Amino acid sequence: MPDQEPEMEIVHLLRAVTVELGAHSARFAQRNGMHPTDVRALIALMDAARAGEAVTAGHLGAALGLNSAGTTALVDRLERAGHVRRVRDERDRRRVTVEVDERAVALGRSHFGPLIGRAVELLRGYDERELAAIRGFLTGVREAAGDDGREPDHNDRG
Amino acid sequence: MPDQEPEMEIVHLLRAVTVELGAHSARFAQRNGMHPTDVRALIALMDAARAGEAVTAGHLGAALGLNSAGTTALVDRLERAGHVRRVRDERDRRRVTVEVDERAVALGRSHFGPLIGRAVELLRGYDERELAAIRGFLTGVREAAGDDGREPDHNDRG
DNA sequence: ACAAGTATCTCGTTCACCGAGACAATACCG
DNA sequence: CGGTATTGTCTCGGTGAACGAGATACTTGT
Repeated sequence: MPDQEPEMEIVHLLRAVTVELGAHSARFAQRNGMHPTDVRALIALMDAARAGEAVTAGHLGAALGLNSAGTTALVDRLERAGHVRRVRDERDRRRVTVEVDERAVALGRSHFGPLIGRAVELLRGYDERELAAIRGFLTGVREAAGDDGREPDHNDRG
Repeated sequence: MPDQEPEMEIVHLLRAVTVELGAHSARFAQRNGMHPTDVRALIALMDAARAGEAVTAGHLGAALGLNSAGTTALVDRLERAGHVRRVRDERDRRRVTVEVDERAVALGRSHFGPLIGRAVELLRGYDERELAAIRGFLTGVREAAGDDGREPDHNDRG
C-alpha cells in the first residue's frame, strides 16, 4: 500500500467531498420525488440559464449522456412535476427548448443555498494566495479528470 | 442574480470538479461494462480494505443506500464479472463478506492512477500554508454537505 | 414542390432497484 | 439441551429509467 505520501490525504479528502456532495444531491432528489438524473438536468438547465443560453431537448440529453428516448422521458417527468416547461422554438419549430420553472429554482436554492453559503463563508477566511491555491488545485483536477483516456490507452482522439 | 461575490467562482469550480469526477467514474464504468453503482461499490470496498475492515453484504448495501434485494443483485453482478468474491464468514455463517479481487484493484488503479498522480503532482507545488487552505476548504465543504436537512427544508428526515 | 436533413417523440425491451417474504444460522431463555 | 426470537442473505414479482429502432414534424436546398 503506497499510501505514505502525505498528498494522498488531500486526494482522499477530495474524493470524500465528491461522495458527500453526491449524497447531498441524492437527498434533494429523494425528498422531492426525483431521480439523480433529474437533479443533474435541473443543474445543467440552471447553468445554461445563468450563461444566458437556451437549451433544447437535444442539448440537454447530450449533456447528460441520454439518448433521445430517455431525454423525452426525462423532460416529460420534469414537466409533469412542474419543474420545467417545454417551449416550441418559433424560429425552428422542430426544436423544443426546456425552461426551468421559477419554483424549481427556488426549491434548489432552499436546499443548496445553505451549503453554498457555508462554502462562501469558508472562502472569506482565506487570503489571495490561499484562494489561488484552492482555485489552482481544483482547476488542475478538473482538467486532469477531463483528459481521460488520452494517455492510458493508445487511442488517438480528435 | 446575486452572483457578484468572487467566492462563487470557486464554488462553481468545485461543482464542476465533482461533475468531471463523476463523468470520469462513469467512463470507467462504461468501459468495463459496469454501472455507476458498481463503481461506487468497488470504491467503498477498497476504502474498507485500506482501513483493514471486512465488509458484509449488508454493510455494503447500507453504504450505498440499497435494500437487500438490490444488494444481492449488485454482488451477483460484481461476482459474475470477477471483480469480487463472496466469502462466508466462518464465525457467523449467516454473513457473507465481500472481497475485492486483485484484478479489480489493478483495473481501478490503471484508470484512476493517472488522475491521482496528477493531483499529487499538483499538490507538491504548494507550500504548507496553501495545503492547509486546500485541506481546510475541502474539510469544511465535506462537513457542510454532511449536515444536511438540519436547517434547510421544512421536512424532518425519517 | 420534392428530397434530404434534423429534432423530437413513440413503441417495445432490458435491467437496476424496490417491497415482501422465504430460508438459514445464531442468540436468548427456560 | 429444546424452542422461539432475531439477524443476515437470498428469491420472487413488479416498477420505472434508459436503450435501440423507427415514426413523425419541421426546415433547407435544388
